Amino acid sequence: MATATLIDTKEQILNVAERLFAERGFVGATLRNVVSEAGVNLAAVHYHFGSKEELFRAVVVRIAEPVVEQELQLLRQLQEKDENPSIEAILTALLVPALGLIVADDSPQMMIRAQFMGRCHNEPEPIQSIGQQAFSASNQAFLDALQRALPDQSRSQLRWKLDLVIAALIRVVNEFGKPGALLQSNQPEEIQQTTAQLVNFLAAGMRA
Amino acid sequence: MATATLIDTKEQILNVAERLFAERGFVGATLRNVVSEAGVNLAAVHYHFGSKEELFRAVVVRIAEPVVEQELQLLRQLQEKDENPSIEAILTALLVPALGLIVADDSPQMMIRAQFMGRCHNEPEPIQSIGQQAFSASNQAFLDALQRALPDQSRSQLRWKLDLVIAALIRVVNEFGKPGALLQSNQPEEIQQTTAQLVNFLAAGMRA
DNA sequence: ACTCGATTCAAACAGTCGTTTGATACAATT
DNA sequence: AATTGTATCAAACGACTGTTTGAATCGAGT
Repeated sequence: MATATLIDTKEQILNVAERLFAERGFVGATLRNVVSEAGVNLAAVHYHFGSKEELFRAVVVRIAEPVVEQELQLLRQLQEKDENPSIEAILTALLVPALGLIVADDSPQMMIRAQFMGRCHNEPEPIQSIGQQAFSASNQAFLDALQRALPDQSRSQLRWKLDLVIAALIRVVNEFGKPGALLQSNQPEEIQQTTAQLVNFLAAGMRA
Repeated sequence: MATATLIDTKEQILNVAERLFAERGFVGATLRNVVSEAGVNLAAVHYHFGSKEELFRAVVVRIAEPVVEQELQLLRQLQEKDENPSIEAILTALLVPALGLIVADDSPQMMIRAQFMGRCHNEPEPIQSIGQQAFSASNQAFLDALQRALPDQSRSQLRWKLDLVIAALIRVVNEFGKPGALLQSNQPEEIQQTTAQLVNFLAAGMRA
């Protein structure tokens, strides 16, 4: 077959599946769409991943791993520098890695990853659980950090507030590029400005 | 057929479709699921509605109409009583009709309607547009009201803030009943308390 | 009784779905 | 050169999709 598999089949499937799941959801994206755009055979999906659901799971962990790692690293750096970091600093550490996906690379692949995360949040079960458990470590750490910064608020209160923070983040990412949206372009300075506005909005709510 | 069509076929289809679209999304809910649970014939859907997409549209307008009407009415009452209503009052008028769907009736049908609205918000195009345009009148009126209450903020800034308010509302409604969620039961007093907390959180963000 | 429009019905249409199969090609090992 | 395990391929599996058809049934008006 000479120079046929120029790039790895498995990775190519992941790349296309990521985008189609992001655009059309789990049921809306078909395996035939994936393999067609990926230029691979239909059976390759089951050979490399076993099933459609396990392909989805593989996409989730590939996206979540570096984001969660970066979130936790930023939070750790924050807590080393300052015993009691501000709410704004904590929220910034939470939002920057996800919003950074959009600007990290000039390829549109990064924006797609962010949109994919957003879709996970609203898929019916059991798809939603797959996405949530990939970010559970991050959620726990940031909940602890917010608890230390806001000791007067109850745990359950902080939990739903953090949930709304993430919901807002996902909404911003999902509306990226649409007219009237908060985030219009992937220029680094606009992303930084948007992050600041969003943190400002959410920090006020956290304190309220 | 004696007492066959005890209740109207068209309405029965709408009731079941509303729930299944809410649970599984547009592509996830099949017409055969709908007619099976509704106890009607498959062809009845196309006879009464024409197509699956037009059935979806019919569900949207049936839900949106009374909610938008109530939202606008509350806003009008507010502005008659006070020339410059507070942000908390405006947000309450926006949230109460949607959250009220949950408690309005003891039947679970009302909660389903709220979840359906949430799904619309995250469906791929062109489904999402169908839902959004049903609420466009309400969005416009509340954007104007917020502009008068916060004249120092730009129109575009208020627009994405209002979008985040609605995203938060939808998140709360969609997570209804799940462990750890903000809204656990449909007791009237808990709904009122939740509304107050949510308004508090969001009003702080609007001012920031 | 008869007709007529509205409604319901079982059955089938042409596609698409996720998944499986068995043959085929390939590189590395024996 | 023969063997082995990995990977790709076209083709088919049964089940399900939205939609259409034409006959059967209904209640109301003549």
